[in-house]
Amino acid sequence: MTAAKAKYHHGDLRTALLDAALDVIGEIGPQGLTIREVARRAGVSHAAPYRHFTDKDELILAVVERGFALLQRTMRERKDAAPPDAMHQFAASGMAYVDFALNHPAYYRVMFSGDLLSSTGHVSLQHTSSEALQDMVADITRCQELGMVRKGDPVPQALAILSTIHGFVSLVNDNRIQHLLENPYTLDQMRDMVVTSIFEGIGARTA
Amino acid sequence: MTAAKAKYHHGDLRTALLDAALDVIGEIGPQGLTIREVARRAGVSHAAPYRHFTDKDELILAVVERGFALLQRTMRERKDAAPPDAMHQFAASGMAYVDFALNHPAYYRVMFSGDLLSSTGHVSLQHTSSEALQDMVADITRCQELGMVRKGDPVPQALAILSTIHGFVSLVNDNRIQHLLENPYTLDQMRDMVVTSIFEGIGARTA
DNA sequence: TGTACATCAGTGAACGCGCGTTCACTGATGTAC
DNA sequence: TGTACATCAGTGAACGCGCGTTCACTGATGTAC
Repeated sequence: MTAAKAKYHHGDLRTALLDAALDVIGEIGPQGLTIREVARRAGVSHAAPYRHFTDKDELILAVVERGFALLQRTMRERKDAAPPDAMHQFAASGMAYVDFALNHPAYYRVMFSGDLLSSTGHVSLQHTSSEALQDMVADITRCQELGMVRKGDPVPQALAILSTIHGFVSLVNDNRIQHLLENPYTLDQMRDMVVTSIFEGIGARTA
Repeated sequence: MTAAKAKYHHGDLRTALLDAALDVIGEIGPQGLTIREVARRAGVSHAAPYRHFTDKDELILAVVERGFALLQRTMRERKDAAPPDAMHQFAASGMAYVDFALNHPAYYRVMFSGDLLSSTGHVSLQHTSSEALQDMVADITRCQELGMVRKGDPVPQALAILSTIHGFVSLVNDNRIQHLLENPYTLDQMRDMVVTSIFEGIGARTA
């Protein structure tokens, strides 16, 4: 991360710019993420960022990389804190992912919105996402061996989980839940119910 | 829809502009949706759209309204074509929703991206979304009475379904499925598997 | 320790661009007689 | 049916704006002696 670049004029403008970028996304949304606005928030001239990033895309990519690093760290910590059996490990991953998305909506949006970068489909991002899914498939397979998860190809199962989780956090982060109906549930309750439904389904057992 | 405004100079520029707007979103994405680009595609000067829409937001809202009308029509048709029992009616709705999103990704993006309009949260849109969810809750309740769906508050169940469906189509439409892993399934197969998992869950029955 | 110099992070003016929107216009169509 | 006129959809030049990026600069810090 070229950490020790600090203590020149500003201190650590690179980090300050990445923080400012997150602020912008959180407050005005991804379409407001401009070099000039980020520089404004960091209290420097709009040309200053070019000392740390060659162009706008590189700044955004740096934010995304930081986000994936944080996600990875969060998931590892939560897995380490959970009981070591496969089922708890898997559940911990899922919950960690959801909580990351809900606690860091700005990161989540940059990481998964896709509309931010000028060139479509940066290689580094595909690599990271692919890795996460590999882990999930491995976790599912282990749970299958223990009889906790239905037998069968784990790929479509991973896809279903990913769909539900991604859909839920997208709806919440885009504010489409609160306004829709008079909702007596807290966010944590909704999260738990949605995650539970992935495993149990909504169909009656007699069906 | 002020339909008979046609046959002046252009014919029906209003409709042509709405079509062009969809093309733009489909090809360059929502951030490329500009008055000037839309006019360019429709083959008119960039001032011409102002004869039909007071500003950019009104054009976008017109696209969104058209999208919701198409969605509503699609769902009604598919429900009419399905067997009249509650379970088939409900399944038809869900499939119709997914298919609409997959067949009209551009519409789906404008309707649910949210970042397009300058002012956040237009009233008309909240109304339409809320209505759709009301329908879903009513369908679930009917299925519960028939013993096809697990007992309990239908609202979190609707939320789980909506999350899964929205997540799946978002992942597909943002091209996050194809690149992730070597995928032997067709889109229809994935759709069926994901929708099935909503009802059956991925947990083993012994759990 | 003190001084001269090199380095380079941050500045501010400037560029070209595409945008949304306005406005006086022009020219095809609809209508009154 | 033919002509004069009103209407108004579409034009093209113009505006002000914020953007990304460049470039010669300036001034604080690190280093060599």
